Amino acid sequence: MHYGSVIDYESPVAPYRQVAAILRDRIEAGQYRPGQRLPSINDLVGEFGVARTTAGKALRLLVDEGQAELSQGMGFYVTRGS
Amino acid sequence: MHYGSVIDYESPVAPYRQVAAILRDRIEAGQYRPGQRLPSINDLVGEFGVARTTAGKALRLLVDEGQAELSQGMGFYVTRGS
DNA sequence: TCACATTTGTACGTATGTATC
DNA sequence: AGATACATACGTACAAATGTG
Repeated sequence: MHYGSVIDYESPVAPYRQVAAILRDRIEAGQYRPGQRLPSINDLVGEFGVARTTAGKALRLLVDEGQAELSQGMGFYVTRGS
Repeated sequence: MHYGSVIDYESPVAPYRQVAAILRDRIEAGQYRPGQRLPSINDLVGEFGVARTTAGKALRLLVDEGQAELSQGMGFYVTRGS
């Protein structure tokens, strides 16, 4: 069956924030655990159909919020500890 | 006479960081005082010949550093107090 | 050392939406 | 209503960091 895009472009919440919220939920649900790598920008582009810049903004937002850390050349990782 | 661009595209320092550094210097020099508005994105585009996104990144960097604040629809202002 | 794939950083341009005056 | 200003999205391109073979 076909799942429509999870991103709601009619929503007042910006797409990059929606993507970040989804990742945040997955972290809290334990789908992505501390120390583990988050989906790459390309992964997010493929999964949500957003642009690279949008996917990158979502990940950087998580970094700003302290929920993710960036390892250059490697990717974004779920922050360890808390 | 002709002044070349102030931005050095050969430098390892990203253009948006160079623009931010210039604005930072002006703030420290008192050219832009606390509470005053900083140049708009369009101003920076005109002055430095960079793209809107680049100019915006420079201003947002200053915000992240606590040297500027955003007032929606108004522009970026030099942080008051310090 | 080298080459390659992967991943992010950053730049460019363009378009639409919202906020403020 | 119109002008100004930023937020955000899209796409595209090249550079730098990193890991692997």
